[in-house]
Amino acid sequence: MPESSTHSEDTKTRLIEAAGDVFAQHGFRASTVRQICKRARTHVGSVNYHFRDKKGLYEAVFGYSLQLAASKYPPDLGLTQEATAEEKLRAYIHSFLLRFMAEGLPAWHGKLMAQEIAEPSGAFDQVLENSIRPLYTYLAGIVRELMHEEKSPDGDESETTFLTALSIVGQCLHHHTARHIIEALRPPSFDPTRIERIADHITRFSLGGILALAPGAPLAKEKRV
Amino acid sequence: MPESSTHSEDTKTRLIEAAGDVFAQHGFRASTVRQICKRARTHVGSVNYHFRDKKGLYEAVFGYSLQLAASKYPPDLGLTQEATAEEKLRAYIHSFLLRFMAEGLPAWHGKLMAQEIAEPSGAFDQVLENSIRPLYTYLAGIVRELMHEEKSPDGDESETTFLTALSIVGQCLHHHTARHIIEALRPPSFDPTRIERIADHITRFSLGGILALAPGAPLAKEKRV
Amino acid sequence: MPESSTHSEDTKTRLIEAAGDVFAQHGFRASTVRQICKRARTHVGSVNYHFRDKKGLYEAVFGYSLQLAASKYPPDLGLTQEATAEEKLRAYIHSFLLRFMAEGLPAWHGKLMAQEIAEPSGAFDQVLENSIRPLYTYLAGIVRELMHEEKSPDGDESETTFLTALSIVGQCLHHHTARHIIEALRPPSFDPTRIERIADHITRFSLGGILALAPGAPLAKEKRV
Amino acid sequence: MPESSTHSEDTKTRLIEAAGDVFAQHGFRASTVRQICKRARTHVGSVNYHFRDKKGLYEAVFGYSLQLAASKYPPDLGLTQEATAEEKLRAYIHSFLLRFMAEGLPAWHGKLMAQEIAEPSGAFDQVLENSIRPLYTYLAGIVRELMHEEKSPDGDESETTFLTALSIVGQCLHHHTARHIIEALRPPSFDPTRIERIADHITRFSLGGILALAPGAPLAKEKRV
DNA sequence: TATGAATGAGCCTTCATTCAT
DNA sequence: AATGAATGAAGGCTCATTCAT
Repeated sequence: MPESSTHSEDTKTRLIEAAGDVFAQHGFRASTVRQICKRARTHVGSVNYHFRDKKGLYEAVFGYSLQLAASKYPPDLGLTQEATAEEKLRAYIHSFLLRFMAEGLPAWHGKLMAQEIAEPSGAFDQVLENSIRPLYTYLAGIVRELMHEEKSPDGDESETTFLTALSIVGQCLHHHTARHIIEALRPPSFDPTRIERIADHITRFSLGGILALAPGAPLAKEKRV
Repeated sequence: MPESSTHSEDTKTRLIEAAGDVFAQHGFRASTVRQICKRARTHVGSVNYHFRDKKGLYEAVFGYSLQLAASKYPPDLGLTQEATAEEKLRAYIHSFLLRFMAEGLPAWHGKLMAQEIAEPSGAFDQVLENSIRPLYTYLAGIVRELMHEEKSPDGDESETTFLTALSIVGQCLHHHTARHIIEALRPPSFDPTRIERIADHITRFSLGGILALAPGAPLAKEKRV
Repeated sequence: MPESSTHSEDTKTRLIEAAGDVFAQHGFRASTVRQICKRARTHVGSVNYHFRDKKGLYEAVFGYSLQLAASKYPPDLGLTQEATAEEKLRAYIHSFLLRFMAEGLPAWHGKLMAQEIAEPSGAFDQVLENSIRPLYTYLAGIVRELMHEEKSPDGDESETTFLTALSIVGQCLHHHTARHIIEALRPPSFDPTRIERIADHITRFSLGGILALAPGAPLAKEKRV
Repeated sequence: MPESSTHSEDTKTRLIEAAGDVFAQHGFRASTVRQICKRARTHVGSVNYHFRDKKGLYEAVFGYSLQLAASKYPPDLGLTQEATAEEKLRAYIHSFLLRFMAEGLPAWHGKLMAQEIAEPSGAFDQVLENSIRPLYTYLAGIVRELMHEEKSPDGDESETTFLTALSIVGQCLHHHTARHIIEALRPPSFDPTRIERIADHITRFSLGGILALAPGAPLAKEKRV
């Protein structure tokens, strides 16, 4: 009887969708099970039944949104193999921004990740290994390529590459983390190309930064003087 | 009865100091009145007595720490008037990092500000106008100078300048907001010059970025091709 | 549809067996329906379906285990008719101990009975009339015989006989009820003859006690002086 | 202001008294904080305030009742030093019975102890070391004396002494543990000397038992044949 | 007939706040 | 002026039971 299954899936799905919204907006701690259940039009016991507890629901939402985000916003945004490192960086930044600046369900994952970065909750390890580290490793590779840096034997990148990756990610996340402040400093102004313009800014800014830091780029240094 | 007053002031001060530590470490929501009072060696009623409620205490801590930070970490870090824009940027970044990466009491304000940016909690307006906007305006001025941008008649800066300021602040804050992740990605390694090296990195990276974005800098653009 | 019936019977049996283990170990209250159903590899609804509710399942387990125990551990342990009263007492104590100190399924009943004695839980009347009273009546007969006491016209035994029966049963049950304490006071030390040694101790101790209390036993009394 | 203190003590005391009744009757798990608070005419938060949590309240009740019981029912019931071992045993049994068969507050401790023996809760270790082991050690001494048993070098008593102590304690506790069954088997019949008669029975029964088990008592053995 | 999702009462605990003293 | 006990709403979780399919 697929209907029964469907009915069950309905509640489960409604729960995940409600939880995605609530967790993405308020984080794990500040969200309440009752709040989520109310939005999912179900009772408090259902979380226990379907996901064991609040944390189980959170992890389910995380896994679900991770899959969604990975297929919808791959770090290379569908670039071909022959793409230059610069194109890869641009795609990465654009994809990274979309992950939490887009609207609705596909943006859960980025928001959850940002929440988890700012205030780790129980799913820290899961998030680190499944979401953050892969993204970080991929970015570090791009940066190394742009820096013309050799990969060291132990697999670790130089500190400059590490700090540069943090600089790029920090710029992107700031547009989510500080969104309330940013809106207060500058009126929001609806603009369908806003994300693209931010991505373009961060890309150009970061390419300039990398150029200034790359080992074989004395000219850039001279020019600034 | 000056003694009573003194005693009262003592309690008030102890409360503020205890609350500074606790709020800076755990944020507004996760901190409890009892935890703060215990650390201040006073009773739970004192928060209500001296500050009306938890939020009142939070605001008091904020004002107190703002004064402290402003005198200890001025945005120009004591630069002379003739300093170049580049020197000003370097000092600004260094000062900004120190505000929340230093230890103890003087770093309260930066941590509280970072918390408030990530998760506004009631004192939002106070924080925005007293702490964030002045710092932002000062930074925007430096960026405009480095960009060779004219100040527009309406006092607002260009979008490029705005985004650039966000890029700089975002890089800095990331080192606080994402500190747990950063430590997990790379072992902490105690290093007394760590803040300086981060400040140097962000400064050089940002100068490179600005150079790439400055209207009259076609060369930087060419070089990337 | 015999298959369905068989399948249904299977589930019922699995439920009773799982419930026996769980109830015997944790008692009625502390056992959960889910725990039992999981162990029986069936769904939570089956308890309601087959036994109306948790209590119905409990009663079913009780009846089932009573039959089992009665045939496996008869109070006389297969003694012949000509056995002396002393032999009967020894057999009774041994049998009584085995009922809750043996392992596995046959020991359910004794454990359930002990639980029910310590904390009556709904099936009280059933337990009293079907399990406890018959055992008690049988024991009282043995004691009366050892005491050389005439059976009174109204069928009740003397208070001495009553208290003596309680003394014997109390000694036995204590080895189950207080098992955690007993283990803590003396390390467990695995020993296949342990039950036999306890039975022997209680038998000899109780025979001594009866001797001291029997109306026509002045010598025992004198000796103590 | 002692009045304020008194008021606080009032609630705390009311809470302990209410909890004593409830815990003694239903045990730790089955008792609810709400039930206790309702009886104490206070709110649910008070348990947290005065005793941290349910377990803290339980431990407080236990400690309180232990002191009470120790002074009201010492194991020797005020016997002089020259008392014979037999007198000591009689006093011990009488005292032991009073601990849980008396009415009201002083009988809490015995009932709590009996509950803890039957179903250990969190305070197991506390109960074992503070209440049970001292009583056990004292009893073992009496038994050893009656058995004319030498104290072994390692301080442990023989297995016979151990089992005998269990036999005595088991008889006593049974009158509490199985009280519902006992009442059902024989109508309660109010009798002010009931405890004394039970104590007398158990004492005489146990002395007979010890006599039968004592190493140098072949006669007792012979007589039984 | 048999399933398992749905239900909601009830549990312990936490916490900011109030208020009598 | 200052204290700390009292308060009760709200949190997450457990669980036997019900009910649509």
